Amino acid sequence: MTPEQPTAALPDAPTNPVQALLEAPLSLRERKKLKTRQALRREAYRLFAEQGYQNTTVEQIAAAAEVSPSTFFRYFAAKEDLVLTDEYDPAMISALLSRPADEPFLTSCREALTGLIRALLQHERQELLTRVRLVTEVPALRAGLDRAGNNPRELYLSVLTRRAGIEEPTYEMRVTAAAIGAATIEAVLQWAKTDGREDIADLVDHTFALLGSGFAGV
Amino acid sequence: MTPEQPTAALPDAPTNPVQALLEAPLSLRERKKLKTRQALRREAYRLFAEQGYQNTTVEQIAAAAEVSPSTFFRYFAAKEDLVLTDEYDPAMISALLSRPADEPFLTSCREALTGLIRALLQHERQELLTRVRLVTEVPALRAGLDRAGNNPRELYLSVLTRRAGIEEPTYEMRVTAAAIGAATIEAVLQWAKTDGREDIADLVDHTFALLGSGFAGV
DNA sequence: CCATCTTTTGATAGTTACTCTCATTTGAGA
DNA sequence: TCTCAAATGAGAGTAACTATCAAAAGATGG
Repeated sequence: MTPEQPTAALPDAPTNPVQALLEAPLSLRERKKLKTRQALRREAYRLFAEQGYQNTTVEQIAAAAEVSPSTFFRYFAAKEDLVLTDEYDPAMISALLSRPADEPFLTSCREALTGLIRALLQHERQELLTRVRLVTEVPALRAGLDRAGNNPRELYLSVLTRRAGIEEPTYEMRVTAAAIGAATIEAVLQWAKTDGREDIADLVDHTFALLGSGFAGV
Repeated sequence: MTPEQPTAALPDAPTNPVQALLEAPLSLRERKKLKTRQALRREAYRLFAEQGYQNTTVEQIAAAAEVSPSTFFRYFAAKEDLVLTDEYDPAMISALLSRPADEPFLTSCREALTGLIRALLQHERQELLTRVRLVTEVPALRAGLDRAGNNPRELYLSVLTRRAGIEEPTYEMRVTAAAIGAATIEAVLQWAKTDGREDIADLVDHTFALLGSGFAGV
């Protein structure tokens, strides 16, 4: 059994997933699972910082977190997932869906994105920076971004589809989701590139303005 | 030593890479290398068709092509590369660079892309279709698209940079290349999805019009 | 507190993509 | 034909996964 994302299981999760984790009343079993998951991630990041991502084996991570390698793979389907998965998708989806349905999707994305990131930065700025930096530096992680669930493309696409009240997304939706998703990734990577000094809202505004203009001037 | 792409080594490759392969005067050694490469790919695709991509091992492919597994990896750095690498990049780059430098990049891409694909379809339609279908169906391949060299993003970015006569691409260029690159992939995937029935020029036109309009109506 | 049921865990063995090294073969060029 | 460089094959090794199964530990009803 793959342990499910904690927030996804909650009936009405607050918009801030961090709070969700803290507030939720958990059974002993679930608290242990959470601790294991956190320990795995914490030790992994420590080892990554010390010796690099590639030079750190899953075996080492499991040992540091004092679980067996088997258990590691029960928590993270792949080593990549230590860095690539997060629990923010539900928040982003609800932020997007709460925008008016007739608003240009680009605008919805801009607003939802800046709002969500602002909230995250308050609590997890450093961790976020570390993660994104890892993604920029390790080719394997960059590649993993395109895997199911890790790419904003799919998130955007699901919202577009649901917002239109249809089953299968149209081709225009796929193109839109892919392009805005790719731009979103660039914005986040750029933010990490400047060590988070660049204001994320400005960055997103600038990026999406470029998209909205049809790449005017390029 | 990794064997380099045949066309890349030629001083002035014709626009059609297929012809390039046929016309080039090759030494016995290079002809053998070419034959080995072709045999590996041919046997690989045959096995993929029979038993699927995941169920086919590198060992099987090497055996079918009558080379050792060691040799396989001298020709293809990864199993993915059997499907993901091609020799069209130089042609695409030169097509892009031959467009006027002050033309909107989106237009340059549209023209270069339709031209290149049209040429390819004449000779390698079936193979192209098979390849793209594989990419759509195998998650691992889809992910590999984001790896160095396989994504149009990097190609676009290099052209943008060179065209501007600068060393490091600007952020706007990165966003543009990423977004147009993602849309390009969607277009190609869509083409394969309709089994190549949809006219590729129409598809590209339509796609890039959407991008140029700033996703009007979505 | 106990007995039972279910979930989580660890141990083990296996697969496969990929790397490294070194000896052998084979084409190139004089 | 001789010599050199490039290409190959063989073998050993690494590490990310996968599958299976028995043991441990939390949940639950009495």
